[in-house]
Amino acid sequence: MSNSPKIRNMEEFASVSGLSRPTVSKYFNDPDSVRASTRARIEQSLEEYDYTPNIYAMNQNRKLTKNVGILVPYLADPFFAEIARNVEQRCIDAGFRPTLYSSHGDPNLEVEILESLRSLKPAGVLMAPLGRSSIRGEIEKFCNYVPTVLFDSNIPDLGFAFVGSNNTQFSMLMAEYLCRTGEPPCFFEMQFPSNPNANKRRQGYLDAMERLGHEPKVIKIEGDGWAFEEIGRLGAHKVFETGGFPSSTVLCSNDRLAIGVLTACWEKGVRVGIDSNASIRVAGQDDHPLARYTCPPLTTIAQEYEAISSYAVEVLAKAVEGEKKPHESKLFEGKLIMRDSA
Amino acid sequence: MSNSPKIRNMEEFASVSGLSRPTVSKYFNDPDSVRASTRARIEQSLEEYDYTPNIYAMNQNRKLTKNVGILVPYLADPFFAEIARNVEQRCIDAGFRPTLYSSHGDPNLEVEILESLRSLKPAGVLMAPLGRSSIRGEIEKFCNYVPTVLFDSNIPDLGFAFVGSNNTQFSMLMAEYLCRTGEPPCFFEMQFPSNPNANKRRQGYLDAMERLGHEPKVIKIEGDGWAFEEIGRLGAHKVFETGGFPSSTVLCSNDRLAIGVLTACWEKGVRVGIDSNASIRVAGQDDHPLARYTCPPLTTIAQEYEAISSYAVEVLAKAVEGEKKPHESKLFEGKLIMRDSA
DNA sequence: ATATTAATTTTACGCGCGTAAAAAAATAAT
DNA sequence: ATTATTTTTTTACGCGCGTAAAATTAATAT
Repeated sequence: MSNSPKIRNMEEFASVSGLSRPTVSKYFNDPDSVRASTRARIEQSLEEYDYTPNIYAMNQNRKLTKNVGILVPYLADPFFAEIARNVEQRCIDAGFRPTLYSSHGDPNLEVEILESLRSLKPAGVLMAPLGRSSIRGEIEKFCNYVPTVLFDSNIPDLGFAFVGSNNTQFSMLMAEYLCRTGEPPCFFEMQFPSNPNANKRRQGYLDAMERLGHEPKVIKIEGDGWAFEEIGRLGAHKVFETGGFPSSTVLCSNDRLAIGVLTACWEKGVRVGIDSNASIRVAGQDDHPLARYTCPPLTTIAQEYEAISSYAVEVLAKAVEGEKKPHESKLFEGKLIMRDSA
Repeated sequence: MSNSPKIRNMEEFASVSGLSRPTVSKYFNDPDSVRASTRARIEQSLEEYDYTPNIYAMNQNRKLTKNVGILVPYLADPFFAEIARNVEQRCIDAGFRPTLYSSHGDPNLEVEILESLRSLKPAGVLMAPLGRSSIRGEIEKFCNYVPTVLFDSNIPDLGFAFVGSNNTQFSMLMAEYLCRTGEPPCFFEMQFPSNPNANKRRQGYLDAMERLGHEPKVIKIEGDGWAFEEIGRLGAHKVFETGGFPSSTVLCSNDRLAIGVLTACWEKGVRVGIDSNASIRVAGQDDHPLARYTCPPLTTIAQEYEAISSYAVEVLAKAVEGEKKPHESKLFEGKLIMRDSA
């Protein structure tokens, strides 16, 4: 960082530090692998001279790089952006070098990214798969080469482990709350949800309703892709046109659908909320970053962002170190966030 | 892609293709640099055998890599996620290898990312700086080493070029529309906006008001950071507590602030919109992906996402090729999106 | 002080490719 | 057919580092 002559390579840097290159090399691979006094000397030189090892030369012969790929299905969804940020930070803290990718909702792109990822020789990959549309065979092939931890959305038995939310519990928790505080909810979801979590959520709803002795009512709406708000909005309009919701309480499969439902309600002049002059209650699931700011603010189930990302990275680190163990599925419970929409 | 024996390196691949390694190397650097018949032969082999050049070995000795860094200030903001997606795709189309980074609103992280980016020897960088809090000196230093195109938010005279929106025009357009259709607006913004575009927008408002002969009223609210919705919400509440808005029309500096204002209005029981029983109109700027789904849907100014990203990448390609020209500032006009909030 | 152990240096090789220069071959122009 | 031109091959070197083995030195234990 100074005005000293520029260091060209590790040889030179080792020389000005009064050490040999292999020792310096060892330091850069793992600072703790050299004697404390040596380490101090290197780090002092590092302050004095401006040198960074050439990462291309480093990774060329390394058995294992420190690269980690983070792949999410749709980065323009603030939920994934937020969890990606979390995961990214923890990777850095764990000494990895994360790179962020998004499949943009396209299964082919998902596979393409994995392929280009392979050429980066990553130590591991954290992947939230697209879900239903994911090309399982290709992902499986990838998992055979690179330690991969799935998160958010599970593909059964794939990868080293899965870390996500207990989506069944999400819906059960919310359904119970809604039953306790008003009319039992109907369940609002996409007919062919792109994400397998949706199935768990439906099941949680069905279980809760049965246990509480209410008749479950599931509304399945059309729509494809990741424009959930629009799908929810159009779906709700269709429901309004065909007799309305079967209950004055609507539990949506996720927050983004719920946001669309709120918009439809507004457009239809239907008041949403828990106060006296509202005629319908709407709840979501995920605690989307903007759920707090809808009108009315959306009652929802909060994911344990931090616990999930921290555990996912923890497990990945183990996978990278070559630990062998049976496929693990770790699920975190959600928390009820009560707001004014339900 | 077949069951042929695995190719270990370019030497082997050249051999099975019946060519010499330097020729194959040339192909990978630029497929058009070899004879058409040779190219066909290589591409046929590529289908037959499974070979990808080792990118670390490639980039080690290359004067210029094909890597491009894309840096945005805050990826959890869907606006930036969306524009990043656009830019990313166009980089790929242009033959680059983009990598996405987010400063997460932290000026120090912004600089750190640039530093770690340098070790990737990128051909170029597309950067939307944090704005006011950006550490100009460090960014300037970076721009001296790597061809950098700024977008969205300008830092005067920095980098090869700037590509963004004509923010003055944004506010002028909206102010004119609002004046034409109802009470002249007041302007709602953060006291110390993190983004210099905010200043342009204020100026556009002031200009428009002056030209139309109305007295401008600017409301500056407290708040720091990137949680614009919350800042807008709290700011609006404060306004309500201290006598209310000076006009029944509120032009917000951006959509996320506007979303917060809408929430505050809801919480206060103030009806927003253009219909008869609404008492206040609220408008934003940016056409945030969720602006369509607020209640009421937000009237706003749409950025030319695609034009901006396509032009930015175009200019970057020129910069990479070493074209020299004076610092250019290209601004795109916004389009008025009329919805129900104003 | 001696033996033991751990850390470091020396020496040496290889990774997979870029790239430059000269020679050879293929193509195009005359 | 001859010449000029372009493309390809040959040959050869180097990039910056990882890494392995043996020799040396330093730290720790006895």
